[in-house]
Amino acid sequence: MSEQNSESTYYVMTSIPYVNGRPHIGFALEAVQGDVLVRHHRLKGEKSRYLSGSDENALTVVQAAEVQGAELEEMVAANAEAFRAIQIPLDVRYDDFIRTSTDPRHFPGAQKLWRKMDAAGDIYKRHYQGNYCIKCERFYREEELVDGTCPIHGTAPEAVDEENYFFALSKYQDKLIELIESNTLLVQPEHRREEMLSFIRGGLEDISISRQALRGKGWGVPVPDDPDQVMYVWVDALSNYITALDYAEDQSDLYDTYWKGDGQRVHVVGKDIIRFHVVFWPAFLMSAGEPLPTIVNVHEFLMSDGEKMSKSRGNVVDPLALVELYGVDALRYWFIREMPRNGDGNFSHDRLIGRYNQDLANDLGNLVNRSVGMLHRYRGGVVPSVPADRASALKALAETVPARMDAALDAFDFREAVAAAWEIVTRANKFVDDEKPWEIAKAAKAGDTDADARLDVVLADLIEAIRIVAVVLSPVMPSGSGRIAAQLGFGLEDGDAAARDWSDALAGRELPAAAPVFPRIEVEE
RNA sequence: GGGCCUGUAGCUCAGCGGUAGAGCACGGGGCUCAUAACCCCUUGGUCGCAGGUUCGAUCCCUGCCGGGCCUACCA
Repeated sequence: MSEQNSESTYYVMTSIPYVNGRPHIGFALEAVQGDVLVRHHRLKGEKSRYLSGSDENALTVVQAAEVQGAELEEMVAANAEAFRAIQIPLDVRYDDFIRTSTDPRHFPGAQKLWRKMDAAGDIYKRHYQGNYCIKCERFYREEELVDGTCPIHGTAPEAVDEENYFFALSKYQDKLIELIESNTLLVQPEHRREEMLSFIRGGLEDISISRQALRGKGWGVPVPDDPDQVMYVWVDALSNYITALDYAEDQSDLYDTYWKGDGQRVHVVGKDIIRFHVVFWPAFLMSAGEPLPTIVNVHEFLMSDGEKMSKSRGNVVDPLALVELYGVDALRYWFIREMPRNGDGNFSHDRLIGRYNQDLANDLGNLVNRSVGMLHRYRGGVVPSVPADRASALKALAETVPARMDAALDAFDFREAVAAAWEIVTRANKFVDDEKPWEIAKAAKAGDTDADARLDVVLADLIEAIRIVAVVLSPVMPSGSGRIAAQLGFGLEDGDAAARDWSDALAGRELPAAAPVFPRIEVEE
């Protein structure tokens, strides 16, 4: 499975959203999933990088600016900033954020990719006419239109009659099948892999990859040597994953390290754009003779109280509002714990609150609170010094957790990863009830020296178990884990894989007074 | 219209040839270190509907119903 060492690299990329609106909860999910992955691999000591960005060259953006009566560049900049800025409230940490309309790295990189595809003989010109829906960024056949309008947007499509460039996608059908079947390009979860395979087997046709520059007032990446054409948005958008690595340069350390190395190159995308990432993008790269991504992980969508989220229904959930209401840990934990592998997730405030109160406040938070509380009551707040190699049920369990989390996250099973960590929490709470430290303390006070020694072990075990939980959960809840760490008098660090192992690192440390780490969310009836 | 996915306890989800599991919620009991938290036990399902294959199906096949994603162009 994963025998990564400190030399292997891990490059995670979110899809880059259109900038004609504000961040949606679905994108927050994606950003958090990616963040959990990078933080986890970084914790293990792998050289990791996390990229996000904004897709700014689409016609929809031009149109949105017109509708809003806004200056195009200003609107784009403002919205891009909104997406970049979600890092703060969501505890997400990008290493890089690329804007496709303004970043100097992007245009030349996208054009370099185009030239290479062209040099491979995969780009050709073709004349056609059709009905183009700007909002959908695609053409419709006559019979697909509803009363002459776009079936999705209900607006009249633009009659387009022009000559565009096409990409010889059909050439790559067999190679793509081979890549996916062999898991050289791993598509997760499994059913998405099957879906893509059957789609490709159904036959691939060449695709249009440019449009006339005039249609978008010149907005977009110009096709090399043909200023009348700009790149179809997906060619331009997908290339961001490498243009951000200075692909345009003749020599780039970033590109060599993260795209040419034998590490992982991981896309985290929604189910609506699998095809672009699993079919088009790898085909473009093969054509250009560049390495391919190694993994495409697909997440599903979020429903709101059982209904599809949509602006017209007015049930769109704002992720930042949730952070303000419930805190970032509640939201991040909910994404990871409740989002199913197959099928859409269903968001509701009640479920988020319930999950937070039960798991974070009652189970984990209370475990920390009662353990630290007893440490103060019986040992003056100082962690007892007992050998780390003592036999312990908690230790035995805790030692299995890192490997289980690694395996679960390698398979993008976030829930399973958290479940593994949670076994320590559950077991530790039971441990307290079984051991009854308050009774041991009474016996010790009565002069029982064995009891005194036993109390040291029980308390030390609890503190150590909690320390490990804080460490392994830190990729999921950086803030919450940080607060637990502070409560235990230590700091979280990247690249410290050994921190996940049972030790006596905290022995002798004096801890601050117990204070709730995850206060309950009180709901008014 | 076509392709693919999906429908399992009140809720959120696992399981996917040998007649069902977890967590939460509900009910009962225990404990007191703790954020009225924690621990134990119980209750609870004709596994969307109807056929079929099989010694045997929640798990395979067909159809239907409900939900979802896609539908790439000289169709």
